Amino acid sequence: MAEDYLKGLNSPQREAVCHIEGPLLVLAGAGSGKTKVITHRIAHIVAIRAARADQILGVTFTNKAAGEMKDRVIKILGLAGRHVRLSTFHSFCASVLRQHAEAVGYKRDFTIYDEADSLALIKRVIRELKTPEGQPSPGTAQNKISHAKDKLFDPGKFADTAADFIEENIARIYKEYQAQLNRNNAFDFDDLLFSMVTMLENNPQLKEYYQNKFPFILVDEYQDTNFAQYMLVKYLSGPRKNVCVVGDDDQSIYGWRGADINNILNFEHDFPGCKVIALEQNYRSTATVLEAAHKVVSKNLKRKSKKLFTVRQGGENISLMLCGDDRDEAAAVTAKIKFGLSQDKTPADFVVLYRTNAQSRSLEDALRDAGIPYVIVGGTRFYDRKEIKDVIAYLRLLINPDDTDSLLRIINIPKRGLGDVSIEKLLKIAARHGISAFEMMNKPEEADLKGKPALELKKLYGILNGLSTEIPKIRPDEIAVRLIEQIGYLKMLDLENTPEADVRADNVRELVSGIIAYMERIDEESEGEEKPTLAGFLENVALITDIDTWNDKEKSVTLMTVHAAKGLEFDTVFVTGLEDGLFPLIRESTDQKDMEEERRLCYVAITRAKNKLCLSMAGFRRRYNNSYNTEPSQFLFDIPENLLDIERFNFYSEFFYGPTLPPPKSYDLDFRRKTGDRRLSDKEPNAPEQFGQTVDDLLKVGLTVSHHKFGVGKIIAREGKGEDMILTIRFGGGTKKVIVRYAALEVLG
DNA sequence: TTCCGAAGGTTTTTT
DNA sequence: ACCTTCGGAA
Repeated sequence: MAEDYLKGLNSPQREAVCHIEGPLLVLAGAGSGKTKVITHRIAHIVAIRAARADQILGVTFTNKAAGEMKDRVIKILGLAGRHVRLSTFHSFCASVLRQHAEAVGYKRDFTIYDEADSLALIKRVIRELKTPEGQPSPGTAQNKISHAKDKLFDPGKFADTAADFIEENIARIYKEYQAQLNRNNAFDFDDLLFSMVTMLENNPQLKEYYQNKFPFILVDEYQDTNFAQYMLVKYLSGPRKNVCVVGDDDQSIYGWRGADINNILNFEHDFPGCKVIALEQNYRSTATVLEAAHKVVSKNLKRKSKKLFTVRQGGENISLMLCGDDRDEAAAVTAKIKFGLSQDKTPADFVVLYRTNAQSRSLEDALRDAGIPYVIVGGTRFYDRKEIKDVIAYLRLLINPDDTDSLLRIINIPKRGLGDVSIEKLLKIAARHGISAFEMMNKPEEADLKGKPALELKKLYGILNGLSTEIPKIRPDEIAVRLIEQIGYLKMLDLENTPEADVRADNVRELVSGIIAYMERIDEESEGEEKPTLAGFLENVALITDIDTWNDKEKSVTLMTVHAAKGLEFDTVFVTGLEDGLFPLIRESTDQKDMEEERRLCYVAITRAKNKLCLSMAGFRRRYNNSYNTEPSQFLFDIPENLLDIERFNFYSEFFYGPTLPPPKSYDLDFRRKTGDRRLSDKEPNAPEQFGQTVDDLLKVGLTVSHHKFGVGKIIAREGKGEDMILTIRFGGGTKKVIVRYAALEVLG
């Protein structure tokens, strides 16, 4: 019975599971049973009594992955599996820091700022420091500071390495930002790792404590770790080095967030004597899909050479859908899904992937019009909505009154007649007295505030102070309900009397349901051992993402970015927007290293498919305000032609492709950078002939064409030209006049 | 001093 | 198309 879990493993998998002592690197290709190895290895360690369940730490990047692993471990080990510590890097650090907050100069009830919170603070710091106009932009500063923290550079060290004037300014911003975060008793995402690592560094006994607490460590998606995470793994694994890292260098797609692919490439060097096991049998995809994926990724120079294999020979050909514009593309995807649904597939079998969130719009419209149920993962999170952030800011203040930036967010929402001038006074005097802005609110006279502003400040202080004393006595959801009532948030929305405000009000009510759902989940998971708290809810909100709450039992088509899809699999996968400049996404700063990452991203996208892969591109794409003619993605040319079925779709636009893929162009990154060419194409818009033929050339009288509604017919007359051309077509059911612009015509010959 | 409407810059991917 | 910022009115 104890060895049951070893059955159903192939031999490298079993070898990995049974390796107990010493460092282990598992190079797990896409769909090779990576999660299985991790979960079974945990079970094995416990089963042979090498360690207790609570002595094993498994870290992942998403809560979803952590949760799934936990479920699977529990399935093998039974309830003992509950004590395995499986969490994300960030939430693991957050929970350790809560216990030792004072060791890093924080209080236990610290707030975790998300990216938007952090950006707001950086903007304020820039305003206060009066750095020269637009030097640097808040976004650049945030990015640089984040990367500095990834590399464990504190403000001092960053200042030392500042190469130019702008970086010197960023160093000043970084220093002040950090001081303000500390004063707010708040961490940003990067701080969670940074502070954790520096804490272990500065407290050898604490480091030893955690080394002994977790003699076995497993790291998932190791290719996505940054330097701080690498150091954390190193410290935690200690002299024992019972560390098992699992990853795939071909799936390293978070370089832009500081992930260092060298962590996995150099693991053998960093942990001498480590065992290396490669999992190369793929259990997910057809040979066709794997072949295409391999052809795309193997062009990269910086990778460990390997090739996945499968026993599933052949497989359905890959559809390459050449579409006129983005609407056509969305319609083509929808049509394919419709067809699949009419066969034996269900909505949950499909995923539509794209490089950028902005692309979801047209896809969404088409699916909605077709009445196909869909869910969008990512984009604007529920908790990113303005009204939700407002209420969250209030709740944070109840827990952590030092959080001045949350206070600033809501101090005049709803309108209390507190403008910039009053707020400025409050902040200034509070700083002079060395107390928080929140405390200062209770004595506005000392801040030279009188009349309505003074009254309002006192009133708000009273509400928040009153509620915070109730926190230990009242359920978290009830606190939120009372808060919303007392500040009059719903009343404010009601007065707006617009449909948007109604939606916002619903969202606020939904937030309360969210708190209740959280409470139920904690009760369930800990079986009543852990008490759900408001503070716990807020931490959860900060660290949860959309993908964490997505589940595949959903009876809907899923729309998401390629990044979000990592680790998932679907029967049918659409990879959309395969156009030069969009996927691969090319910007001014794009270099060879980034191109390799784009290639890996494409590899990740393709390998999500179990049975059917559909690739698509549009010849004409609307982006931001502009529209562009596009070139096909270079990745398309890496896929052997015999694996592709090329189809053309023109439901709306005037673009027509020839029967084959338009020929590749030269992709000279250096040239683009030198010339500052950031356009998706070097052609003028509205030049459809670049794609073979113009409408006028193509749609000659006598041609046989296919219409999505009327079927196959013959052109018997035409009037006008271009996209406005009106064709008279004799179909089986009779003669119709159609406008080219609106008709879904495919030329059959 | 605050509030409201118009202009302007802005988006790659995310824990 | 969206949110922040700026300028003028109450």
